[in-house]
Amino acid sequence: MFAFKIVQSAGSVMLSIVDTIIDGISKALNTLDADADADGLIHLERPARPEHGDFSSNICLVIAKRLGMTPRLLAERLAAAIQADPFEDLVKAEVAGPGFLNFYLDKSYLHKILREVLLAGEDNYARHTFGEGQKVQLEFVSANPTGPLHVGNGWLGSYGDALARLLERTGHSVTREYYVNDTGNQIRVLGESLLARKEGREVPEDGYRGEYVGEIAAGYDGPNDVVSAGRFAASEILSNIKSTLERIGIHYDSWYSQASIEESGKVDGMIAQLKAEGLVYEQEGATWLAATKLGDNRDRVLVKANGDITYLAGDLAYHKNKFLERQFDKVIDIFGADHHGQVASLKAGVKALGIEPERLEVLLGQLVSLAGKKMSKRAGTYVKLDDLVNELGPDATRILSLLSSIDQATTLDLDLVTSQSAENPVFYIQYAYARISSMQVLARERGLVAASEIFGANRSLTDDETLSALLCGVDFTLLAHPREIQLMKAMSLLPEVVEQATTERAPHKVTTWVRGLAADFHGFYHDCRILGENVDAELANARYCLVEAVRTSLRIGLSLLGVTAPERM
RNA sequence: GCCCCCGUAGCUCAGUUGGAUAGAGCGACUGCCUUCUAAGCAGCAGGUCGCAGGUUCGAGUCCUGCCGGGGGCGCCA
Repeated sequence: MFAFKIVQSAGSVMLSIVDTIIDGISKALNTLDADADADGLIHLERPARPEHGDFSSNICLVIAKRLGMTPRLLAERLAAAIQADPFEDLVKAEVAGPGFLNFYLDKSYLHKILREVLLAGEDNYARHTFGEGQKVQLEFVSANPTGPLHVGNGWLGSYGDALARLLERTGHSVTREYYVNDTGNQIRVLGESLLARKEGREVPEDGYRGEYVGEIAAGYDGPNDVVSAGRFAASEILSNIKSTLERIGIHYDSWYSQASIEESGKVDGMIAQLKAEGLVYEQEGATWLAATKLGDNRDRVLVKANGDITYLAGDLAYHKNKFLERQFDKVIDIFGADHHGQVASLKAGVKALGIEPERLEVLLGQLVSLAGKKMSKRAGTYVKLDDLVNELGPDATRILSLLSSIDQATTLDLDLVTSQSAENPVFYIQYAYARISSMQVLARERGLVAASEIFGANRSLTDDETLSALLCGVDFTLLAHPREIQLMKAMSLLPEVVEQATTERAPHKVTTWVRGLAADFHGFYHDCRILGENVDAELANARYCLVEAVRTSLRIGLSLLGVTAPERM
């Protein structure tokens, strides 16, 4: 069901298996005097179908022409050479199709991986170090504090947080930040709307009409000016935003105020630096950035004719602060696709400030629309994230948004989603976890399975050495049922899934994987009993260990997604 | 006009950075609970992967053009 091209890192056991096979291929190439600089070209694949073996390589298809042979001929010679000097665990090497080289391994390679999962545990399995030493800032949501969050904010919120979790698991040091747009014209408009409500006047044409404005107005007794009123409202709204995000498990390390940037003089400093570079000019009373020289399709205003600074100017000062003052190695901004228009200017500005543009990564999430209707904050035609969470609960809400790629525009059918909330994929996954948990409780109570000693109520009670020794008493070779094999194969992929999901900024790959693992578990659970009276004790023992490894893997997957793992359902 | 994303089963989406016979869930139909949770398992049905060219041993995946949908090109934020 899952197959990934193995690129570089994987779990250490998987990595050494892959290395062994690749070495075997390259040795065989040498014996044929056909090395052909193929070293870097040898890739292994996990065939989608078990009939095609455990691993497969297309190397012959790639280099045959260069050697003046047909792919099949080369493959046959290679297969023969490899079988003449087989590597560890190799059962047979076979030529298939147009010239694939398929490797069938002794299933003990999977048992090694199973051991690895058990020994590494939740903290260490599928953890990588390739991000070590990298300070990454992740800015996401950053919705204007002019109204409650809508479901679209929730989508990108879950995405950003899941990506942060992936980056952390791969060794990066991550700061989650929310940029608070607590200044500018919108705050004045918000203040006007609030005062209008308070004084019983008509809310201005372009004002905010949501009910929340009235509620906030009732609690406002500050001065009668739009800025004070606006700031008051914004801070009330912001604390509401915070608690909504907390509900779905999103916690920020930092809330960065735009007003603080503007008041600190950082904007002036930034413009001065650009001026010194000769990238700024005055025209029609405004101050312009010569963005065209840096890849943008038009020049951009930094200071308006009326003396106000633009959003871009503040944002550039903010990014200068991220890179040059706070020294993040990498900054990832997650925006909705409706902000696509500002990417080129932001990149141009960052380049102008002498920052390597690759250090800034802007990810655009396609928009969430609502069964045809558009969501608009000002018109009040949008679905509040809070309402969706009320309907579905935090876990189901998060999974919904982490099901597909952010390149995919979502059309949310609220009626469908709520009427089918019991069908939400999250329960399928959590159910697998709950089944494991309750089975383990029973196993311990009945004392039916010797291995239950190995995993007490709390794994941390068992030190690694003891655990390792106990595992030696378990006969993993008994695990040979197709369901068991399938389950172990799925688990073996987690390290690669974590790596890919991280580097491709694609947390939905974790969802896809964890869903598949749950499916494999349910199938196993159905066909392979553990606590039954007629199950051999040794087999039950081995299966119990397998189940524990699945539990660990599910916990890793779910925690990366920010979804809870319930013991009971 | 230019730029970005998308088009895969009736619906919502996966699809291993070009691989072998394109997969799940929901919906339809059919089986499976005296045994660890049936929120489950199994079977069956459902596809010109938007269209047309191209690249190659091989294209849902890469290139070009077209069609359709979403978003963007402010001295708004």
